Amino acid sequence: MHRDLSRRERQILDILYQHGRATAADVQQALPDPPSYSAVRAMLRILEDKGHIRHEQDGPRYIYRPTVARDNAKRSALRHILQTFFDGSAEQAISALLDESSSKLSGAELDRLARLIDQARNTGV
Amino acid sequence: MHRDLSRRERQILDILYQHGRATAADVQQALPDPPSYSAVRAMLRILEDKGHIRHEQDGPRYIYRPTVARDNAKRSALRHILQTFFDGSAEQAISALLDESSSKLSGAELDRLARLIDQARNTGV
DNA sequence: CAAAAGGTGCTACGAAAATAGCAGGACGCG
DNA sequence: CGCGTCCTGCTATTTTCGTAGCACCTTTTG
Repeated sequence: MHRDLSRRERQILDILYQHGRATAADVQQALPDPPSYSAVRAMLRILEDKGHIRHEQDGPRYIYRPTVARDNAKRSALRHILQTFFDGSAEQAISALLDESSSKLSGAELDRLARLIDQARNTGV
Repeated sequence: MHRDLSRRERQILDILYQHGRATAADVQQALPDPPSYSAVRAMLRILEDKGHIRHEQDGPRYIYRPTVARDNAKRSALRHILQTFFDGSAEQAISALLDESSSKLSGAELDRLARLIDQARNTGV
């Protein structure tokens, strides 16, 4: 899916997932080392040809968004990162996330997570 | 970092992270839709030029490995996926991971995670 | 020790990616 | 209405990717 995209295509698609939807100008601005406006539009067209994104008209301009729902995309992204960096272990990944950003997590968030884990434990039993 | 690699380069680097270290032949075998052996070696050389991997001699052949430690790479991969798919929220990401693979997590793993969250809570207080 | 096997370095080349530039249509405004 | 602005569509060009092939070196093996 995501796997066989060229460098720029991947970058653009990521931006669209991050923003939800965006115009060519938005995308250009968000791109690292931004190419010409023309180049951006050209690649948006290609991505659309390949079926990864679609556009809707908004007055004079196009607004692009991914065709595959963010939810599905996030799932396969997680799967891939799990394979690549965590030996397929969700525990390792979660642990790394906690480690990385425990300071940024609020008490309420931690409470919710604790409850989720409890649920998983009880389901498993 | 990872951002401006071509499709194949990224695939190869991912394989090296997954395997730890590998010969050209290993990489070729692990690649989806494998190109010629020559092509693989050429790209390994390029990746080395760019500084992403390095090799050591093992008898007649080269063994390649990433230059950036897996730990750092995994950190930035997580950061990127957080930005792209989870609005920067670690809670969302962890929750998705639990959801995705709660069935695969053993009781012991869940216990360890619960403890980590407890730790985070107490530190925060 | 000679030959085969398997490895690397290099060069060259087609295909695809990435970019720029121009022509044309819609819209806003003096 | 006429001009400037902002958008799109398309085409042309440059750059990079991905690939193959050969020449040479090194280890294994008969």
